[in-house]
Amino acid sequence: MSERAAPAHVTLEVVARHAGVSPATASRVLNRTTRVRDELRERVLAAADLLGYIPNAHAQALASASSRVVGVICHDVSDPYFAAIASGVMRAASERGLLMMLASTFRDPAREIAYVSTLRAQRARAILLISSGFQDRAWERAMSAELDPYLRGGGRVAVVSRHRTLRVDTVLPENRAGGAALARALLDLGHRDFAVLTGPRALTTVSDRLRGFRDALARAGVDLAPDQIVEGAFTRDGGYDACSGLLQRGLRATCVFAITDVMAIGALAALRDHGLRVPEDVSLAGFDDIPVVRDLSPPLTTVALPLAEMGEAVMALALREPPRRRSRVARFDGAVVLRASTAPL
Amino acid sequence: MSERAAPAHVTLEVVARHAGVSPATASRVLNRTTRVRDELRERVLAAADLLGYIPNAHAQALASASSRVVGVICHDVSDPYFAAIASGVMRAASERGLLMMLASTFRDPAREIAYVSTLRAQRARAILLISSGFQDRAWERAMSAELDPYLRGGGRVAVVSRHRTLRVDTVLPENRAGGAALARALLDLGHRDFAVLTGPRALTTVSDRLRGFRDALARAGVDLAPDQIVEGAFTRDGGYDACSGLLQRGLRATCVFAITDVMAIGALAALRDHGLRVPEDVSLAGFDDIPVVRDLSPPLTTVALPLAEMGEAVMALALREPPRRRSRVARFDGAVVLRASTAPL
DNA sequence: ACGTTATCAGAAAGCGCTTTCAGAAAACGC
DNA sequence: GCGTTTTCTGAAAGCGCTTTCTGATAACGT
Repeated sequence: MSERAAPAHVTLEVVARHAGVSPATASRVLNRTTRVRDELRERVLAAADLLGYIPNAHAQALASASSRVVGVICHDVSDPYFAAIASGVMRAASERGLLMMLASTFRDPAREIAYVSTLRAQRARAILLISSGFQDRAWERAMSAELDPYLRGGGRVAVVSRHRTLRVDTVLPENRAGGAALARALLDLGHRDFAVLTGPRALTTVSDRLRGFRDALARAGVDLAPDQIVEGAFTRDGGYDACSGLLQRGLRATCVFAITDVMAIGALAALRDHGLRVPEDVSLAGFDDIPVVRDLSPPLTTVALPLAEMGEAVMALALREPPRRRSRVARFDGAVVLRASTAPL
Repeated sequence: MSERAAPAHVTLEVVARHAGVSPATASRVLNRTTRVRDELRERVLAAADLLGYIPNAHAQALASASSRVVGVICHDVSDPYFAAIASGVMRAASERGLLMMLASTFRDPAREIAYVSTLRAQRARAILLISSGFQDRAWERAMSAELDPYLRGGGRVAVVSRHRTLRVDTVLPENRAGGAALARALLDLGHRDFAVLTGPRALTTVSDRLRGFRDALARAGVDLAPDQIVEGAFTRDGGYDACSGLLQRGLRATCVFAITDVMAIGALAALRDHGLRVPEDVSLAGFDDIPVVRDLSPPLTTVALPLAEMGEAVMALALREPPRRRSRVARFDGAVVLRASTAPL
């Protein structure tokens, strides 16, 4: 049994020797850091090509104390909201020649912190938290405990969504204003009785949207009955279940606001399953404007957020030079898009 | 201007010194590779905790010649098909304590190859190609040129979709059989006149589905008129445009098959915009069963693929021990799901 | 023609770990 | 009770690069 030795890895040194230069020179040629005599340049390039040289990114990172990867942490890649933002991040990363490490927490806040630690170990150039703003004292403390040393060590951090105490660059969808704008638009349609399907209250995304919505109603003298506010999981089925529960217990509203489009999709199904027509019997509105909702029927009224743009922004924010001491906030307005899922009363 | 020196990084050596042991011992404790006297163990752990030690993954990878990251290359994170598969991969990765590097090619085959090279440089433990099977002689040659040395060096590769000559582990959705099953189901409904919205023919995903569909029709003595087959981009808008073109030039079919659900969503919109009702005027079917299509109205008839499962499978295939010499194929059947978008003739 | 500055290349010192290798200490056998 | 095996720990050699630092040439000015 002849064991074939693993083909010796082609290292920089091998390339250098083959080209008759020192590793230092080879490195300089391959990284274009310094002028090198043309003749040597050619020889190195030819040797690298011939030998199929692939640099070892780990060695490079170790020696140069910097890496080309950015870490992105989101709740769920398969959720269209995060997918859209991640797509924007991806575009921004590839423009800069950076690689993206993507982690799904599957909505477990503890895992979010664990991933930050892992990304620190990877010496990620930046860590981007594409979250929904989990507002929990202990959690934010633990998160800060991870983030602060990382920042002090030169790491970059930016987040999407409002956090209470995290002092980092933030991409802030104007959830509160968006909720208010939506409420006004619905009031304009003549609605006075509303129901809301919320997600977990611990998320700022949820509480901000709800607050904006409720405040705008109040300003118009309209009350939101507590029993018409139902909490559900941040998923399609969460929306379905929340809406079903509401219908069971008695829906007293002419218009339902689902705190995210994803939940609205579930709500639409629940309403339909319950024999209600949208918008004839009840109007329905969502939030986010994920791509698919315009193709529902009826197309969903929602608050449009520039998700891909937000993804690019969070990357840009994290990487901007020089790193500002004060953390900055990039605000993104939501635009109410009235579609056929809402009708005048 | 007092310059505050960057806080010296906490390295293994610092931890070791603080615990009064050698770096070797500290390493052993932190990696549980060998028994270490309990007393020393405690001291090392305490020191690591106290100092907030974060290992340097690059140094680890370099020294141990192995890394904990797997690379995943797909066309577009924000496409629900890829997102669903990526989600499965993500789950499989996190179960194994691996990190996922995700790259979008934005449908550029050249970029796919470039990313493989980059992932090679990252010494990714495995490279997963979540593609649609680009069948191009030159491309496959170039891809093999990247993959073969990687495999020889101990790398693992697995792909989703059929490729003509790539000799790697494959997760194979039974596109052809699925297309055939769908055709039979539609024939059973009484349809005899079909139109097909295809994606780029260069993709095996497209050609296999089309072939299965067409063959099954032929077997039933039904012809597919060439002018009723329209090619569009692999996106919602591609489906919309293709369908619009078809309608413009005259649709002579009672049933339209869109080669993917994403395209079907666009087609549905186009049909509607053209004043046609689905399924009363024309039936519509897709392929994939991405989550949202059951919530369209009418819900879309389609061929259901276990996308997340396929994602887990492609990871499992790549990582299975020992690495088999012969490449293996994991087949996944599609199940026809009849929903309201198709009606008996 | 000679000193001076500007270019370019190589030697060598790490970057922060893992992992042999070998030695010291402890446990064992008879 | 002494050789032998077993356990545990440390020294040190790398992993494959980047990057000073230094020296050798070449280009320049006068």
